[in-house]
Amino acid sequence: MEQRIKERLEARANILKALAHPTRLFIIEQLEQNECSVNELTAMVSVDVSTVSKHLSQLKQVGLICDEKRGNQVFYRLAVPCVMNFFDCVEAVIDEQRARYLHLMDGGRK
Amino acid sequence: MEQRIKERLEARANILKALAHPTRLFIIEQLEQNECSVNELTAMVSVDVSTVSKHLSQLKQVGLICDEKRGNQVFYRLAVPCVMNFFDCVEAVIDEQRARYLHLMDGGRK
DNA sequence: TGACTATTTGGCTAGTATGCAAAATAGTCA
DNA sequence: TGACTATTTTGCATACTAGCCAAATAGTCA
Repeated sequence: MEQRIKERLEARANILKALAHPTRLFIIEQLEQNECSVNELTAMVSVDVSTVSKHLSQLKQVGLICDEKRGNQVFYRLAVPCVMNFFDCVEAVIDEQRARYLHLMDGGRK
Repeated sequence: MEQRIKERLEARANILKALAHPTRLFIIEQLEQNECSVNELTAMVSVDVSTVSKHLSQLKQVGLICDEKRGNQVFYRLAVPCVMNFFDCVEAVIDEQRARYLHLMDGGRK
């Protein structure tokens, strides 16, 4: 595999890796609605605030979200508007999986 | 976070995790062009055939690709047609990153 | 059957990711 | 300044991933 191709694929993989965690997906979905502080997000997920902070810095590092400090709080918001369109196809895969599963359950009859 | 939501996000995360590796992205791009045997794919990437086989089984496991045995070879192809549209938005994030980087290089002048 | 090719699986190591708790940092407000 | 709140960083334990090699499995063909 050529170096140039490899670098392009690594860049993509880094973004996908940042998205590939339930808590981080949840954060992205919340930020789609409103900007949120770390505290607000922590209240919604059941993990430690330090863990949430780390998830946020991962998302920020790949450029999916950005932050702004106001007072002693830090507010995060999406840096890229289209992130969620992006999931239509993920959902298509999930629907396929479900279909395959039901097919199996059904003994392949239908 | 509710159980139902959690399960949905885990399903998504699993698919993203399967995609989040340069070699697996490369495989997906190849299969977009043609179906390929394990050997053919191995010739294109510089990792052991056993590693390629494992990457393929990960992609298969989440339903992104499917396989068909013909003779003593196994041919893999995409199970879901839209996988690559899906990257327009990943590319948008990468472009943003590049813009931000150039901006920094430029001392924020432009 | 035996030799061969193609693929998958198991075992191992090294590197990476997750998450908590504690400590450090930054800001507010009396 | 001191007490307080919000956030990030560090240290650490645990668990997962990627990759190689060797072994197992499956198919072809003489």
